[in-house]
Amino acid sequence: MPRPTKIGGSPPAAVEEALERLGRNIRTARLRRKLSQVELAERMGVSRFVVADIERGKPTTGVAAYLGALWVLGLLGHMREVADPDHDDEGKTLERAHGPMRAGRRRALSDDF
Amino acid sequence: MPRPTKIGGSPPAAVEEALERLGRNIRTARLRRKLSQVELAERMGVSRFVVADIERGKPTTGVAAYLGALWVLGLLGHMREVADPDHDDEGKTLERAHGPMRAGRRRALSDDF
DNA sequence: CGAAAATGTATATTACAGTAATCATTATAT
DNA sequence: ATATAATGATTACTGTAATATACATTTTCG
Repeated sequence: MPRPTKIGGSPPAAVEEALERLGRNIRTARLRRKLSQVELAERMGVSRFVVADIERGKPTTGVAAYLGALWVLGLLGHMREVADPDHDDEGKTLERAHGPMRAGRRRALSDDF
Repeated sequence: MPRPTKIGGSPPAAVEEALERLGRNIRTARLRRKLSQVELAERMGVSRFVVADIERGKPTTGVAAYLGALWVLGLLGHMREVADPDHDDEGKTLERAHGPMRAGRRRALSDDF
């Protein structure tokens, strides 16, 4: 029923870390470009509070806000490689191990006993 | 006033694109690992609908959801390079052009004329 | 083909993200 | 040092993100 925002409330430590680093990086990129939070926010089309949240690595803020910041800063291209199938070596190996894919059924092995 | 969720409502085309690609990539990685949306959702601690939203590239979904998915899939490391100051060549150049940084004041140049 | 699982779609509900306004603090440049 | 801009912090308000339930559709595999 309710909506306790599970993942936003207390994300895994690794996620929290990655988020904080991303926020710091965005902040650094902004300062290098001599932009204020307000200016960046204006170009993104959001309030300055969203920018502040991003730079702090707030987990519950929408993805579009983060990517919008990267876009304004000209850094959106960095996202192309994230989870890119070609770079997913682990995944490629797994794929080879079993047949093609499609998360098809699970149990059932004809050993109904 | 209200809160028209500016960026989430109609993000720049580039952001929308990046988001859709990211969603597809996550989906591919999930299928390669033979996980259902439900299973991935369980490991992330969210409902299956959030996973569906992610794979569709929904802009207003929280970042933690996206990063949580990457984390479960073992792909969170790909985020390290995003907006990484060392890779931000444009930013490095700008930084060298003017003094250090800090988005200090704007106008004023002593040429009050 | 047909059963079972996976995924899509729709609706209702509720906690919270995003907003605005204001004040406090910090940093910059003259 | 002092004015000015940038940022941080707080409070209040409102639309909506995430949830659950239910049914439809698609896909997989025996």
